Amino acid sequence: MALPKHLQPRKAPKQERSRQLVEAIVEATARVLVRDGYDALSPAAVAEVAGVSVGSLYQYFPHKEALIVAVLEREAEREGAFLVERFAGLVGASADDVLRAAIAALLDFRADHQELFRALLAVIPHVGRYYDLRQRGAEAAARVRALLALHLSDVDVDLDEIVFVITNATHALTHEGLLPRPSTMSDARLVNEITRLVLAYVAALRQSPRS
Amino acid sequence: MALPKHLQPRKAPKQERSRQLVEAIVEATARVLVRDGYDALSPAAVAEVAGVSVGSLYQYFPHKEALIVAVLEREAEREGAFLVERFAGLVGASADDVLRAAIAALLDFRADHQELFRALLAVIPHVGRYYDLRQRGAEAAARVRALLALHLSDVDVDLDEIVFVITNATHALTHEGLLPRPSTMSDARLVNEITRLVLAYVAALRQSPRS
Amino acid sequence: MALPKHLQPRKAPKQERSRQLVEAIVEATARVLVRDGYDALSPAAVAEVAGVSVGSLYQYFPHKEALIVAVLEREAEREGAFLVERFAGLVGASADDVLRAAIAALLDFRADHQELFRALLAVIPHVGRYYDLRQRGAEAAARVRALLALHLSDVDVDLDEIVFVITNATHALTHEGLLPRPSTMSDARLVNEITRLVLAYVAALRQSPRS
Amino acid sequence: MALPKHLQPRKAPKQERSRQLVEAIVEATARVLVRDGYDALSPAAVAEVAGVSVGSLYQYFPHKEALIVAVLEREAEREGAFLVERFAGLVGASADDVLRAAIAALLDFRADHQELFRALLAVIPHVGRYYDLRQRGAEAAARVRALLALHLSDVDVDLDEIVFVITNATHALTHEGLLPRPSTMSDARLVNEITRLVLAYVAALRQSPRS
DNA sequence: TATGAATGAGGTTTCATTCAT
DNA sequence: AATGAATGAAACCTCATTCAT
Repeated sequence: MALPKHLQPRKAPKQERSRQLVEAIVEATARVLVRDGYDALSPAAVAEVAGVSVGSLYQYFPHKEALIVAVLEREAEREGAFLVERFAGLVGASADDVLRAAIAALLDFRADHQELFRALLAVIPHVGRYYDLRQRGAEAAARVRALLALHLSDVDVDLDEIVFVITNATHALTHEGLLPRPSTMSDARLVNEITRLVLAYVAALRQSPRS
Repeated sequence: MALPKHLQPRKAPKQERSRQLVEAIVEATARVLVRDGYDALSPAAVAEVAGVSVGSLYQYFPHKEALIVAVLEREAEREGAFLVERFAGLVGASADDVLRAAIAALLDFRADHQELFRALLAVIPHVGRYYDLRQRGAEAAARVRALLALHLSDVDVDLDEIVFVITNATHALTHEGLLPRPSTMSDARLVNEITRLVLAYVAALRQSPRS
Repeated sequence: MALPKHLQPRKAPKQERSRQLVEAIVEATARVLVRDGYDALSPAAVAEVAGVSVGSLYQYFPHKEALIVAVLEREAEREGAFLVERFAGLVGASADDVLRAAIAALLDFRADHQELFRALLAVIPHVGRYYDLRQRGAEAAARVRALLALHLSDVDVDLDEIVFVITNATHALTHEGLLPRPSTMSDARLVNEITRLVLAYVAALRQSPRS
Repeated sequence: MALPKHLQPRKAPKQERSRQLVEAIVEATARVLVRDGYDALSPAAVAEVAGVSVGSLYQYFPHKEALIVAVLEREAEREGAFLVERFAGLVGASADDVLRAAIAALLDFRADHQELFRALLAVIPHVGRYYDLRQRGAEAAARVRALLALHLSDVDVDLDEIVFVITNATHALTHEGLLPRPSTMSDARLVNEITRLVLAYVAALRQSPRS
């Protein structure tokens, strides 16, 4: 899963000191991204927030985009770790419970990372050359697919298509793409609704699978 | 010192001329956006494609962002007009048919405007200050809400919440936000699946409305 | 004799105003070159001295080197014009007189342009990619060769070699490459000595041409 | 002949190890100069080629220019040593032979050091502040003057002026300043021609010394 | 002492916007 | 009104030099 060459930090941060430096820069990038947005994000601004010199920044990140990719990667890792931890206790639970838990977990993570999450979504078009979101999506989809396979083995459907429907719908509802959440809808209710949506869809598939 | 009437400058043509100018600029902006992307879009490039001088451009658009807002607006209008036309023949149709028709219409419109649509999605974060996407979303939501009201008056639910779920899910599935459409899924099937998703959800609401 | 594309002013200065602008920039470049030397010559510095904005400068000169090439070219033109004027009255003069006049003219020109001349010599290695000094040298040599041909047609020698010797020697003595002129040596004497050197050499060639 | 204080190596390399270090750095500088030219010469590049850390380099050379000055100095020393050796056997030779030998020696040395010699000529303007080329020229001139004094004691001329003429002319012809050597002119011929030039000039001086 | 990470001034260049013609 | 030349703030990035380890 190595990055393309031009994206790798120019040097690997070998010493503890450098590791902290890189960490500080990534953190600063995230902050600036949230605070000012992509257009206003400049290496200089990041360096200043990180309390580091531009030169140091350039020693590890060859350009703006590399900074952002680093944040994207860190965020993906964190999300992954978070979800893994949340799923730890679910072995043997029912399909409904797993689904509900998964959606709740996603929402919880995003609640904590809301602003950065928004900023990163907006930023993705700009780093298309350097970061393959499709790739990441495909990985996530593969995991969803594996889960579904356990519970829909009896239905005559194309799993990929179901994954497509469920994943996109869920994603949109957890990050509130177009329309903001009505104020009456609490997190708990949102989990309910998304679960209801997905379960209803799956149930419908069982009833008349050939579309 | 009034001139004889036949010598006075004619005002009507002047306005007509300006209208064409503006139209040419908006069109050029759209083209450049698709061709070069937002970052490379410069007033100069737009002016050149429009066959107009920068000065003229600035006479009608106070800044870069205004160009893009104009494109967004034109696109929204066109989408609206397109949908209205499509709905013209549907008076009295069943709920299912209306829904199916709406989704098909959305897909058709987006198929014709794919590239620009993509470009515009990427551009939205940059014009946040000038273009209130939320506002547009709210307008669309209002229309969906009106439609739903006709068919769900018997159910004890918060319409806004349903609109939120349905609109976001549908939007995500028609523009393929995170995960690209599997190659096996034709437009027709996609319409089917989205319809199925929404209908199943609504049916589920009827069965156990209290979430 | 067109310049390679990347050296040409980005736009030809079509209007009087622009012509003055370009002229001012070239003049400023010369001044800065003399004042600060090549390393310290920056587009910003030139623009300031020219009383012009960096942007304007870049509209006509794509980079540092283009500035310098422009100065080199202007200087070459001026030297050419100066020499042509000086030679105007010499039709029919003796070989000695022509030689003496040529050397005197060179010295006179260089006396007036001493500092810039020095600065330009130092700068040449840096614009090698953009300005072919050899080419210029070859042109000068061709002219010298034509002159010599008139007066040495009787001697069995390779003209190119003589041109090489005379031109390089004269050049070195007029611009005082390695060793500065002794204070006792006036311009008049220098003309004498160079003439003596060249004439003696030519005379020696006549006596024993086979080298 | 001590260098100005700011140019002296910060420490005299007292130990053998340091001496080798300094030597390695100077050698590396020469190599990089030839390979990349002055503009691309960076302390870092030199240090790498020398197999040494930047820090160590700065321990002996206070700045970039000092590196180059060191190379210039080493080259001057080598040229001196080379010439001295060549002259060893010439005691008692005729003036003509000495002259011819001197010119041949110069050419031989430069042939072996061609690339570095070119690079150094181009570099001189940049180290003007730190390296007094005039000074070096004066030293060389003094030696030439001493030689001439032996053979022109009978002529009523200003020796300095003759030295000026001969030295500059010879220098230009051995390093081919303006005009490149015609391909037909071999080293042997070049020696001949320069000798001829100088001898003819001296002879002419004898005939009509008052210029 | 040797190392090479860190610094940051300063260079080059672009491009949104203004304004003289 | 139309033009496009002029402006200049601000971006990116390098590299000579220092200094903590």
